[in-house]
Amino acid sequence: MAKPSKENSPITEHLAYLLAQANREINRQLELRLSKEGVPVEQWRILKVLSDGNGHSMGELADAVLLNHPTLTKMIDRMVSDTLVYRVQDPNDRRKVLMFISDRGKVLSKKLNSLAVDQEEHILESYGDKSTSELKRLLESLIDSSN
Amino acid sequence: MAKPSKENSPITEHLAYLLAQANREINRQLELRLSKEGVPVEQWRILKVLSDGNGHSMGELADAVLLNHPTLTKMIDRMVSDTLVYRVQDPNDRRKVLMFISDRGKVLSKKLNSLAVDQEEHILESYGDKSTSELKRLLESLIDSSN
DNA sequence: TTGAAAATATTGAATATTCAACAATTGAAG
DNA sequence: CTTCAATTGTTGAATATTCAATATTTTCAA
Repeated sequence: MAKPSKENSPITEHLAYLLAQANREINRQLELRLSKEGVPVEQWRILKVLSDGNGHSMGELADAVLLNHPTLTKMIDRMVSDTLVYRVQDPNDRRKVLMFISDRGKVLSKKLNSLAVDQEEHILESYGDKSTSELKRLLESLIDSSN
Repeated sequence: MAKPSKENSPITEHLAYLLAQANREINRQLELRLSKEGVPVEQWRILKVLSDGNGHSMGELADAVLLNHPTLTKMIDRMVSDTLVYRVQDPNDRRKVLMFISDRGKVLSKKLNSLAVDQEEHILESYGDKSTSELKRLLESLIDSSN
């Protein structure tokens, strides 16, 4: 009897593929909601991180919002033009730039958050409370174990 | 006592964010392995799907490998240049193009699969057998419930 | 049977991302 | 101190992706 070889297993059984597929779908749904305000998902993330009111350096932000540095720089350029955020040179380390959220940014951030919460609630309904929290727990632990 | 509002919850608690983060990390690891053969993750997916030896239309492929049509067309153009795959007009529906894997593609696909299996095994080690299969189960069910 | 609508794939222009090089500042070793 | 390496952020060119428009074929209703 031939033992089932992982090499022949369909792509749909690979964790990497399942993650990509789930991420694509959930992201698509979130995108759809945020498009009501004409804002890409990454900008929601940026505003959300900055809405603690503190200054965050570009490097810190890039890590937090899952973008690499040049991409973030250019996205921030756009957001500065839209007066959603602003740059301040870090007085303690003048290599760094500290990003802050503006008042306009705060207003937008609130709207985006409620759209995002809408989605989470929609997931909770169709997918279930228990599965959702279990999935979150497992994802956190996967991320931890990868560092 | 103020009830904790989801709007103020950190971004790291959102399912959409956790999925994006996990996907990014796992994908990065896979990319690293596949780069040994100089092949992007999407091409591995394409070769894997085509390695059943059947012809697959572009639309079918695009769905399976999570790319939209124009992006797939251009990636396939490159793979045709590299003689990894080839196009055949579908005789039953001449709007369609059927993609097939070449012999060279099959050889490469084997190498890529073992690199991908390496990664899965590495995940199993650091993350655990049980967590992995449970996570896969939950992801599949999330994907199902989103359609 | 004909003609309009739908399905399929590709193209080219517009947009976005990435890579490598750069500039500025800080840290740290001698 | 001084100098050299490391850190931080940005830029420009190269690459990749996306959107809208197109061409071709099929479907289906009249």
